[in-house]
Amino acid sequence: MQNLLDLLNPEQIAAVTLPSQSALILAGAGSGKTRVLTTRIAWLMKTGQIAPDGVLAVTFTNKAAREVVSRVNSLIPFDAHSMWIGTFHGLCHRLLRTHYRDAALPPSFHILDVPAQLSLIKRLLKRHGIHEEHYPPRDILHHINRAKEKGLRAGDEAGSDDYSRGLSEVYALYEAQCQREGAVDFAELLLRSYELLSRNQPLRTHYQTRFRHILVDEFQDTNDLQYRWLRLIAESGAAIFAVGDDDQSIYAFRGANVGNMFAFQQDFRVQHIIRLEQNYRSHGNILSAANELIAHNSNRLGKNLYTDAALGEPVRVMALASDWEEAQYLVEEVRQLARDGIALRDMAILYRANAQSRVIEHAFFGANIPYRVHGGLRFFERVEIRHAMAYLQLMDNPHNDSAFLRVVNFPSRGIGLRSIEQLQACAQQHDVSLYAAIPLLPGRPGKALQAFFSLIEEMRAALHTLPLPRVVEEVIGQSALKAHYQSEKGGADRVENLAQLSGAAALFLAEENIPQDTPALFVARAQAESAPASGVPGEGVSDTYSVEVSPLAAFLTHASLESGEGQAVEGEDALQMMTVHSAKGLEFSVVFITGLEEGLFPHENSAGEEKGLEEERRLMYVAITRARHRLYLSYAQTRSLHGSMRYHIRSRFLGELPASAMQWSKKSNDNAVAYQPSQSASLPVQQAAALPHAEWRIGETVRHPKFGEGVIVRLEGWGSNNPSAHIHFGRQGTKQLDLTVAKLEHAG
DNA sequence: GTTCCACGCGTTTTT
DNA sequence: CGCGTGGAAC
Repeated sequence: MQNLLDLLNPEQIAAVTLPSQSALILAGAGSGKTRVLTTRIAWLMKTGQIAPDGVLAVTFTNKAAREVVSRVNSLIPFDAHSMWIGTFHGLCHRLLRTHYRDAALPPSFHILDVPAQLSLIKRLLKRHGIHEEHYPPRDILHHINRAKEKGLRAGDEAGSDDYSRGLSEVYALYEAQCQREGAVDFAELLLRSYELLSRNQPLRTHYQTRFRHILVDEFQDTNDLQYRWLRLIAESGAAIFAVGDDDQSIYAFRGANVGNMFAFQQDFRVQHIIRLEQNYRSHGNILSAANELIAHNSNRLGKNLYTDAALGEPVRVMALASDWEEAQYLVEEVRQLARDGIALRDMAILYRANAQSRVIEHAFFGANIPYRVHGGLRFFERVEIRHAMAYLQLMDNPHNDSAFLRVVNFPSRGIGLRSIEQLQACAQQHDVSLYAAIPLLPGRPGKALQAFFSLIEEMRAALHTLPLPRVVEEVIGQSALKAHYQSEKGGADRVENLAQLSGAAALFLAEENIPQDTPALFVARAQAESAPASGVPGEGVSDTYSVEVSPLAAFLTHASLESGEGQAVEGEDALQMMTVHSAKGLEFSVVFITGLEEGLFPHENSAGEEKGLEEERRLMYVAITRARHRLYLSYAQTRSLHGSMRYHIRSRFLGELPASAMQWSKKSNDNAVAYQPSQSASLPVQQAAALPHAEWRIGETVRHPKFGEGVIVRLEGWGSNNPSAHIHFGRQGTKQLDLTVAKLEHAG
């Protein structure tokens, strides 16, 4: 027990060992927030206050959830499946799968992502003769999502004017269609499970009794519905351990409500507020820049970071003539840093908007410096993957109209608009899915349509015998997707991605501990009828998950809930480029914050009102606190944006930083003297040897002389720094192999 | 039924 | 400037 707390400071220990009451932990940037959260869970278990299945821990991203699982596991080994650790959406999904009947959902319900939502809305508008100019699909989508986040169903949310009545009508149509198709969108996952628990008393009591401790990460990012969901589960006296930082609230634009932190203190009569203010990440000058900036915000819960670290270097501010010169400047600095031995992956270039990355990428591409842009198109968002996934969705449930429409004529097989309109009319008339309507068509279905029907039928027949990765291969082959992209001019990448999809499926099976040769439609019923936990009220409630879910269905869910950022090519040592938003939660030795200009950062759309400006300032605060040792701030006088040239003055945020911590320079046009990149001798050097094993890919199948074939689940270490691979060898389990020693071959 | 060009639009984003 | 959508021509 003692050793659990050994590495913590007094405030952290106080937080970890709080009594079983609701508490608010105000955790500043770099103050060891995740460590406190995970140690709290381990401490609760170690002191016998709770069993693993009594813990509910909620995060916002899958990455954060995995981090919590693995860190708790390293503190105190437990059965990862017994504990409910996940994202709000993931946990709600689990709830709905387990109790789909009570939630009035079909067993095969599927998740609707944003593009699918939009296409559904467009279809409805067309069918009901509503013009998109009057009701833009994006606005409708926004309306529906916001309504659901407020807990409102169609009709409850109608305003008094014609327009909002119209919105409400479309909302009603949308709800009905989703119910018919068995489609559940992201907000619906939350709302549905909220309603399920609030209406079903035995179920509610069951979970309220089960979860005595609820831990919430990034509490400042919760929206109203998530907060109500938490309140409902904690209603009968569970303790909520809320960890958050109001100064890092940067998602108000998508419904996050920092006000929940204030509401939480009152609603739960919070007696313990603990501030974690010691920062373990940044040098002193960087930290005082952050502190002084954020002090310009009113409406804070109040917090001031301090550090034991030295002042370090001053924060460098650079003025440049144009965005192009800014990019050149970045290249020169990065080059120098790399020469001095700083690993590229330990440097990040941050910007406010994605559009800014173009010039910068161009410069680094020209300079031949490897870089990685985060937050671009993720694996499961690529068109070719979306098409393949639509076929897989039809394999699982051919009555999924959205999936059907996506691929019925892709690759083109001669099924045009006319045939589809006929089919839609027929389906509506008989009140069945498009797929089911094919045999019902008046006269006989066209040859092309009939062929498509047979294609789907045949492929579905194979599901009972073929394992998932093989099904994926069959689908992209037989649907002619692969052939289509092979014959397309720039299609090589797409073919490659399609090939990787079966690797992703294999990887998924490995991670879920499903044997690689399990048929895609095999349903594990072994645990389905297990008895409810003993002595728990809410009798007859079984909360065992994995009920009636096949590998295929599970994979589809995985793809919708997790967009696949992790699958990107890691491994190579590359400079990191991303928006400030996506940098949240990360840290780098060297950080460049670029485009510090009025109109860009703070952004012109937000600078108008105080609330918007304060969020921009928090965004800047997040950006600054990403840096460990060196921070660069830069701005340009001219910038080409949307094709035309714009003139900017420097950001007001630069004026809000402490002069004593800064070092200003400028590189003007009339200065012919070659610019001298800064010396970086004072920075801690981390060896940046090239990774000799970039040839290995996560998800790839490999062969090992002793263990046979396996799937790479994880790659670790760079260059000389113990590069290793975690490989899942079916029944022999997962092994961690040293890549410099292991004799591996590419397989499959 | 398919392909191609013109038009419009352009914070931030996870699930 | 560069993308995605949608209408119009092959």
